[in-house]
Amino acid sequence: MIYTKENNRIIVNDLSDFNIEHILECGQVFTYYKENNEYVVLSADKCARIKPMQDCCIIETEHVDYFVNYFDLNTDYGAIKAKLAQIDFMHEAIRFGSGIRILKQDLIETFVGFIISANNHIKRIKYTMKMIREQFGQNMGTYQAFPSIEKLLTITKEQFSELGAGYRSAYLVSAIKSLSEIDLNATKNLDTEQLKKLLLQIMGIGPKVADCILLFGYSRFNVFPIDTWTSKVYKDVFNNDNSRIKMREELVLMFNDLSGYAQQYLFYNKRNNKA
DNA sequence: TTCCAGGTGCATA
DNA sequence: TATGCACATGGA
Repeated sequence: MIYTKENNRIIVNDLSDFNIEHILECGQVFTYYKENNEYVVLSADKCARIKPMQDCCIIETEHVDYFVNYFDLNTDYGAIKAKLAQIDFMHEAIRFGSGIRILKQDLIETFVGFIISANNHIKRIKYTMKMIREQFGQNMGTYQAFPSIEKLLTITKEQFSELGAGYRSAYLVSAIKSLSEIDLNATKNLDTEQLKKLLLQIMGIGPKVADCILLFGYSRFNVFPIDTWTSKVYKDVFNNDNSRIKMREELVLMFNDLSGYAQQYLFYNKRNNKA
């Protein structure tokens, strides 16, 4: 990835592995919005405005280093795509989502977002996340920060319901209480298996949501979230109807430490080219 | 109107 | 351990 850092902005000079539409619209993140041709991304208490240009992409932010990490700009996605392309059924998905990068998202936001995501539409997940920020987040001037864990603890089930969280409101209240009792920094030192076991004990987190939190919040790439779309991909490719647990096992065995990347190209392609 | 959405919790066998 | 159902609610 070729990029340069300046005062209050990052310039991505090589767009072969960076497409802001692919990155944000591929279903991995719910905390952004589009304004004309530009995107605004919110992460925890930080903000960036992304301006796609003809030959480059400009990321305007007061937190340059944070967003270099957030957009994973020091990882070679060309090499990742080359390895994944050794598997036939990856070709079309890699071509379609060639500019995808896996974001390094804020942990709390990832927990909340993916608990809300269960059996839900992306559009409505985005709406509920936006409302949580607007109703309970600190005013940062031109935007609202995502609420701290202390603030989240004060939100009731009824309030989450009013923001559109539906039956997941009770999960959120319980999960946030659990998270407040855990040393989240310490969890980052656990291996993926241990961490998943811990996550599965939290209300509202099942195997799929746990995998998403591991991938997008903890940057663990040896996981393959199976949802309604990736399950369709599996059925297309292998022509059978295994349980999701079995699908997950087989795919992680196939992709190893690139599972999380593979999953994202496949998800984006399937969701946008449903046939 | 009906089915679906980045599924999970819980009861039952 | 595996299966089936209920769960809120807006989108398509």
